[in-house]
Amino acid sequence: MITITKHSGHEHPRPSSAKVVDDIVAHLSDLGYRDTEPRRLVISAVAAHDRPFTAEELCASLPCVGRATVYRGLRLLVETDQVCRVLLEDHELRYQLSHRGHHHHLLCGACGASADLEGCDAEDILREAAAAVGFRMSGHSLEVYGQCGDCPED
Amino acid sequence: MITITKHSGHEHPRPSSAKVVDDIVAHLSDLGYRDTEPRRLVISAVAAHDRPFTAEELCASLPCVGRATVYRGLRLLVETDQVCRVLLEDHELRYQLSHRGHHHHLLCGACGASADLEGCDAEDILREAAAAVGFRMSGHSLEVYGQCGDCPED
DNA sequence: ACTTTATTGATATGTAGTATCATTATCAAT
DNA sequence: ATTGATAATGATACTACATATCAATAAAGT
Repeated sequence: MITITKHSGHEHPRPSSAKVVDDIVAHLSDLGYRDTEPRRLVISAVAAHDRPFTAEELCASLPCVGRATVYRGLRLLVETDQVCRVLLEDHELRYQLSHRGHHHHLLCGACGASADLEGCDAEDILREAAAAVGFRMSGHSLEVYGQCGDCPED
Repeated sequence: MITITKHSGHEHPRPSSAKVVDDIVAHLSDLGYRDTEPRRLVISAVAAHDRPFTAEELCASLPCVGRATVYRGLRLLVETDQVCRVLLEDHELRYQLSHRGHHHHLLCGACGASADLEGCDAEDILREAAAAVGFRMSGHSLEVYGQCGDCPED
């Protein structure tokens, strides 16, 4: 079964941003990373975005935090799986707060919203097909492009 | 049915590079693009690579052609579907002579070889799942990572 | 409070690709 | 074959995006 979860828009209340920030800071703390003000600001700004954003947009939303720090914070969040990368059809790289586990994105080219596609059947199908020619699959990347239901057709 | 075609390595004889170049030049000519020496050199260099290459590698292999011309030629080939983009696991962007039609890549992280995965069932499965939430899918991107059969395990 | 060291931020540097523009080459029309 | 409109080239400047450097600062355990 393939289930789809919407994360953008405000149909469903999202957990308070403060809670999200605290959770991530706690997780980073467990990994030995310090709890700093600039880092909290970065995480807070990441959580404030409700759809995929670029690194530059993140910098712009954090005029009080140094560019290098924003980039470092973002990278740390990606490395610790708190934020996932989203590759648009035109190859623009964007980021989004990760909603845990293996999943893919349904990306709307009209409004920029993203919905998660969980429970990926493709994994097994692909692994089998690959194994048939002796290819040992370790992972895959998949992005789905189109238009979401909220955007007018054409 | 999912079929897999190997394109790298030399198990199967490839069409002569000259033929490939002529075919592509002819195709570009049909589209109104001129037949020039630098452009032929670029196409020839592209055809000479038997596995995904970077734009910089292509430049390096063409010391007699200007950087801008190499990049322009590569872009033209991508736009006309003669060359496809290959996205590595670490997000490095590479290119490869396209073997026509919709397909995906099995990318070996050890030797860098690429095999094509044709006949993509995922397309239909994904379109259905997307349509179920009102998402009108227009396309998707998929790359498969792992190790090919020619590379020693671990 | 002290000490270690991760973190910060201003800046320099690097990297990948594009824009500019004067010159050259292509190709269709004569 | 010559011509002429214009596509293409290439040297260079430039842009965008991201990382490296490093002295100053701040976090967290003792």
